[in-house]
Amino acid sequence: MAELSVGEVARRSGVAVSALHFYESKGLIHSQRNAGNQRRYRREVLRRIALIRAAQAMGVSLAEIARALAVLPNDAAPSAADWRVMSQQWGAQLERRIARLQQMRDSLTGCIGCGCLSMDVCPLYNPDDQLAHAGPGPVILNRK
Amino acid sequence: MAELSVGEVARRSGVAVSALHFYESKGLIHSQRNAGNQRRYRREVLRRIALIRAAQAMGVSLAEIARALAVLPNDAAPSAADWRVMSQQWGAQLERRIARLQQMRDSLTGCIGCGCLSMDVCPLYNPDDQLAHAGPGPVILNRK
DNA sequence: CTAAAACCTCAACTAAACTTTAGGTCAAGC
DNA sequence: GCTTGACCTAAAGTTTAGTTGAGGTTTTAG
Repeated sequence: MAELSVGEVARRSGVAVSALHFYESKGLIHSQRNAGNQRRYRREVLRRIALIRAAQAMGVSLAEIARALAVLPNDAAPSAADWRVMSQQWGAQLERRIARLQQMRDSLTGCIGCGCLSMDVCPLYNPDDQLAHAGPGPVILNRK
Repeated sequence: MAELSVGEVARRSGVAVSALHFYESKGLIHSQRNAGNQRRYRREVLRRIALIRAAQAMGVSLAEIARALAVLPNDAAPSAADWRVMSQQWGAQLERRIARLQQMRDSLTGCIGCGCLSMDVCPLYNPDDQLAHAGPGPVILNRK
């Protein structure tokens, strides 16, 4: 069969049928309908779904993914150039997230080392109370 | 003043009053009441809040934080030993999260390098469709 | 031809972590 | 003494990423 039913796409992509409906409602994927009003997907949709899941796993929200995919023709698999743009942008985000967590981990290990006997100076343990006035300083906490 | 009002705690901790109410409702922090039924906090609550935000920033859910804090006396600042236990546990979680993201980043950079001209073999780009049957294989996608 | 499996839509529900609103009380400044 | 700002509670709303359920249609297998 040239076109895939929703159940088939679900099976092959590992994404629930309800999630596929949901993605469609958000404009992330598209489908045609057959005579009986059932969804029929082009094979390319699997790539698109793969990309969606990959981006999600990197921490990109569906809204952002939708924005990025909006420029592509319906369900066309992104070209190498498209993908390069997306992956570079999202990769940079990824890097920042990783860096933030690593910073966090470093402070944390320092904290385990110090045994937190000196809670007044521990960077992980001291948010704004003593440090708010101290300029940049320990930057770890209370940041969205 | 020996005790802090909710507004004061909000100002010093950078956490909204509504969030403090919310944390209290979840048992994460505690307060006494004054004659007029207003919350009065001990200074230690600031430490507790700092810890909550630190843990959250590490990706720990409030429910988990609540579980960890439940063993401590109300609003006592955690002892060094308590903190050691928590930070070790959460640190391990952090490590795993970082590792997962790094793996992701590595696949992604590989993908940028390859220009995704060969989408059939790209590990980031290929989820279950061609690879589901292939045992462990590229493990990157579709994992909670 | 019929029964089961798959599909359809729409609305409501879930979870986390809060915020907002409404209606009312309390405290502080002038 | 009164107004304004801070505070109270309880309920409802918000966002993200879906899932679940009800009621009905279509497709497929025997």
